[in-house]
Amino acid sequence: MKNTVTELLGAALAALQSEGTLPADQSFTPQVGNTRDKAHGDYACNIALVAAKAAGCPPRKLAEALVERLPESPAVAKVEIAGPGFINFFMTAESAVSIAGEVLRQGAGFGRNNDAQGEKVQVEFVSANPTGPLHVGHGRGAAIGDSLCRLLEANGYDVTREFYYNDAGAQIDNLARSVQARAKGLGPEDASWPEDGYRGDYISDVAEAYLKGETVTADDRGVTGKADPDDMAAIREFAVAYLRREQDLDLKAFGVEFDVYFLESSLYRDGKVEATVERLKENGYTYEQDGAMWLRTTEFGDDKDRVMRKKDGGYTYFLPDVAYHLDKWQRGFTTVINEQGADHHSTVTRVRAGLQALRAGIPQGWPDYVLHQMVMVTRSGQEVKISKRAGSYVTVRDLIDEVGRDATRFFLAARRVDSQLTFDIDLARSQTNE
RNA sequence: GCGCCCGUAGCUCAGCUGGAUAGAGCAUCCGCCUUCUAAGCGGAUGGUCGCAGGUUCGAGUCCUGCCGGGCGCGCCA
Repeated sequence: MKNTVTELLGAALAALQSEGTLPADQSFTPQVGNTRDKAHGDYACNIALVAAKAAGCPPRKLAEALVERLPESPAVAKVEIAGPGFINFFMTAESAVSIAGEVLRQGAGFGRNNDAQGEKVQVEFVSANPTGPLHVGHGRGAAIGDSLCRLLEANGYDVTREFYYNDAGAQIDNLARSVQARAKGLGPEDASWPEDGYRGDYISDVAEAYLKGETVTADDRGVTGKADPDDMAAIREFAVAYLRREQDLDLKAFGVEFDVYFLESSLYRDGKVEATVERLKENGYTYEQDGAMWLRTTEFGDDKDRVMRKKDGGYTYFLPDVAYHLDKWQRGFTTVINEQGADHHSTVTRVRAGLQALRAGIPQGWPDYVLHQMVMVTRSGQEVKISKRAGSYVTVRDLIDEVGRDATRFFLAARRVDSQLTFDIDLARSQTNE
């Protein structure tokens, strides 16, 4: 019905433009809003106030001219001009009734449309490192990201859900060292425990499975533990596969499935990291200093230049990130939305700067980001850090087990992404009982 | 210190991208039942929109400066 009103106004505006009352070189898009007070009709439009300056006449006068030129419609019962120049629309009862029939006819399909006509969109979300179980923050990302995808699909977009696994950086070495330490019978309290090692109990589970020679299947391939606590490469491969499997199971239990699991390691394997470095060098945005290679991200709005290759020859996380996003672009996604926690907000400027430095024809603000603020969990009014396995944080699995999948998804997606969110377990439980 | 996000009713939060008298749920108060979910229904109370300026016909919404809270400022991701 709102669209009907918008169309009618559009026709009236076009008429005024052709008459010369309104300048033809400007475009006027009427905004039709719901009224709060039914005395103001069903819908109201403020276009006369907005366009009054361009028309060079008082808002009320412009409103009158517009109303005179509104085409007849069976849906509209009455049109009034009110206040400073609002145009109020009173709809006929028949038009409301016809909507009800439409809702019944279309059922769950009501509101779905093909406006986007199958335009490709990629949404990357969760993208947790395979170094531990998914926690509440990832849960919020999963709930928001999947909801966003469903909305896009309902509007006719061809959506690709993608998960990026950082399975190649320094954190993974840290994970492998932690599992190795557990495999050798060490604990976090031992003197030789790796510095910054992962302390959670799940590390012991991984080590145990590795020593037993278990086979874990993640994505499409299986990895069998070699049971040799000195083979770091084998431990590393096994640990990553193990945690990826755990995360996949958690996501399935949460009702979220991805179309593409993209591995950071594949960027190295396929030479895309090297190719990105070469291109940045050719374009003249790199320099050597203190034994490291830097990228002039300050050329693109960053507050300082960033190291892209460390003294030890390894790349910082952001370089493969740039290579990854170039790959997304080359896959033909002109719209990409990255859903992440707000604690990663500093990467936004950096990644965009790196992409600009490639000179690959990528638009400046690409890709889009949706950043959600942090999540806290409370029970009985107290902040809680329950966790059966991880020791220090609340996992997605904990929440699903305790309050149920749908309630968890609802609570994690119910708040605006810009606001911090408090997940009240008591509240979630009480509503679940209904 | 710098950057990003938040601050709306006692509590948890909406506020349609600048519109008319700022809304909802819960809590509180009043009134309904008197055998099935009172775990229900109806109504009422409740606001200097963090503070102070500014922009304009009009500001919870935009700009500036403070105050308070969160996050980030690694050759970690």
